[in-house]
Amino acid sequence: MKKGNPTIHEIARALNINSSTVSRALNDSSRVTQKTKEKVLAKAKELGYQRNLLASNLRRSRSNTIGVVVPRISRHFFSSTIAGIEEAAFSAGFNVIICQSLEALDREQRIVKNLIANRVDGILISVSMETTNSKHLEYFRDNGIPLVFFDRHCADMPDASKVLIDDRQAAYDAVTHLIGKGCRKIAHFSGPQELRIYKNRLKGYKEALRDNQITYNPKLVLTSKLMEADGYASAQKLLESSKDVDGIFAANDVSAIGAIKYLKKQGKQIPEDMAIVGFSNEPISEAIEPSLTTIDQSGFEIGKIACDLLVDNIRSRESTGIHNKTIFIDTTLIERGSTQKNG
Amino acid sequence: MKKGNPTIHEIARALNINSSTVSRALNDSSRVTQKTKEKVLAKAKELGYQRNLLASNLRRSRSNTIGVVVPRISRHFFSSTIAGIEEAAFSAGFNVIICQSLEALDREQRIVKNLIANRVDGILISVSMETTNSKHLEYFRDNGIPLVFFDRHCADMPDASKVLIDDRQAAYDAVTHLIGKGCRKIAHFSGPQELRIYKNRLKGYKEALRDNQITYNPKLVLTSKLMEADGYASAQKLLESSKDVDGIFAANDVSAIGAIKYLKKQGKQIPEDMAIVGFSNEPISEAIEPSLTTIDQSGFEIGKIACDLLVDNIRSRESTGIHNKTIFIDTTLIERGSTQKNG
DNA sequence: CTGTTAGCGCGTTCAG
DNA sequence: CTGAACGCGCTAACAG
Repeated sequence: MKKGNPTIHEIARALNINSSTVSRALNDSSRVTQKTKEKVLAKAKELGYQRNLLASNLRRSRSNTIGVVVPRISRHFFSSTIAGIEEAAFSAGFNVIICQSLEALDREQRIVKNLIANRVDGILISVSMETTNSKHLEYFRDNGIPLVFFDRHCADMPDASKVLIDDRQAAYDAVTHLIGKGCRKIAHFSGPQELRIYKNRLKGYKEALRDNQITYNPKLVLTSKLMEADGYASAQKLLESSKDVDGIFAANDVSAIGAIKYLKKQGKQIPEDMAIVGFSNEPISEAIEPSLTTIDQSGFEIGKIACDLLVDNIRSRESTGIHNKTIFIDTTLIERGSTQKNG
Repeated sequence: MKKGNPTIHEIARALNINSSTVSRALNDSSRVTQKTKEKVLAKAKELGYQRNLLASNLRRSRSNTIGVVVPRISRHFFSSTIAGIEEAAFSAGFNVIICQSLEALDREQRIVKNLIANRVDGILISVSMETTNSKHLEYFRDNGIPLVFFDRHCADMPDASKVLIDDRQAAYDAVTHLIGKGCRKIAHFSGPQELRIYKNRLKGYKEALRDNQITYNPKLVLTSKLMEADGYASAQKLLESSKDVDGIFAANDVSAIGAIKYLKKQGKQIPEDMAIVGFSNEPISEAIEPSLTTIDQSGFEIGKIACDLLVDNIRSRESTGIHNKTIFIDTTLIERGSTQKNG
């Protein structure tokens, strides 16, 4: 058993033809006879030839790879996004390098550097909570390498391609829903305002209040990193200071779950005296269903669409150039417990 | 702005030195003066030099990349495993290519082929439900490329490296736990017997029964693909035919959840007249907590350990050679609802 | 339709 | 300590 893999030269020598012909045959070029193709393919199989993409990529100076950067792989939203990306990339013939920033800017920077060194053909990114500027992403714009933001994007790259949900609208709908259920004192758990998505969700919250003649009270807006513990603490803080809060609009799912856990511990009947709405990514547990209405966003779909867009950009790069655009994904307001109420 | 990236030659020319020196400086070789190193590094930064890993990898004929194959990224167990792998790989300086087989053998074969073409330095794999033989993995053994199975492995590669949980023991513990709670008629939801893990879980089930003088009844073993719908259907089938089943040991979490959903729909008080134990990967919802005791396996830890082992194998490949071994990860029996009972 | 030539960008000899 | 030269495996360009 030889160590090194056989190369196109070895199969060329065995067939007494030139290695270029072998290369062309292997790539199913139209400029090779069917006959030689068959001979080459047969010999390749016989020798156990395995194409070396490293060499191929170097020569063509493309890596055939898409870089993906997410804050945390294990979060349900991102793992389903990745599933969608994988799906789209695989059928387009691209490999995918997945990296997680763990919400840290310095790590995100290192990752981006590594992706550049790997000469990725394009990059899909959902930025970390610490990412307030896009300096480390300039390279891609400067070198004409396609980049698509999804979900979390940078405010200072307005002209980049983005696949987003309409946060303002979704928040508006959520809060309107709460108001429709009779809530008047609605709190909002908000995230870092440097991130566009949280800013827009706050905006939608305010607009819904305004359109329903409810005075905006800044004290009802609690900003945090939106971890479960934050939601728990926020709910605690809220209920201890002013007891007349009757609704919560949480800017993500886990903080909403934190709030519910606190309320449950206090023995509150959540459906009765408190309505909660959150942006949902996680599969919401059934215990929470009766009280938590969610604005759902399909991670899989976002990933698939973002990757398709990126692949489009990669392919059109050489011909028509990159056309950046923003795609908005629909969200669905799911009122849980409604089936339970009926059943 | 130039199109192509600057190469070591350009920075060599700018400094009037040879490109080899630049290469060495960039790689922090001991055979270069500190002074030249500094000059090179400064010039590199100035020109915006970005090392081309494609070329580097081709030359060194290694890709610096680990291939990971899982059945489905969006499943919680695998996404946490991947998080662990990512973590370990990142700190060891490896990239990771993640691929999902979607439980299909033909897709798994294509993936493996692609990984080989990409000249991965090693591979981590949890095989699909359809994978009953390891023909497509022979290449790695034949070419001395490290391979580590985790969780789901191939029976016909006994000498490969593996990171597993002790399925037999865990199943034994789970069933013993049910018996301790007073169950005598315990059903088992089992998976494809071609997969070692399900075979071993069945084995543990049988042994626990035997050691407690309970006669094994094959009719209580329902084999399926263990989806949620399967669990639902199995529970239904079970309860409709023989009403005296008082315990279920499900070989995974989602099938257990399916069973619980069915029972709930029937208005059964699960904690009272039915005990359920399942292998847990998903974050189990609180609604289920009171009734579902789980055998928990930490995906993150399994991933991290598997990747560490693989990196070890990759590194020792050139020196001492690969030493295959199997590592068993501990599982934890978590009895949910116990806190609830106390509180 | 096929062969020849010349690199892609880097790392690694071997000299000096 | 540094320079010159070669080659990793493949493919683009140009011949024929």
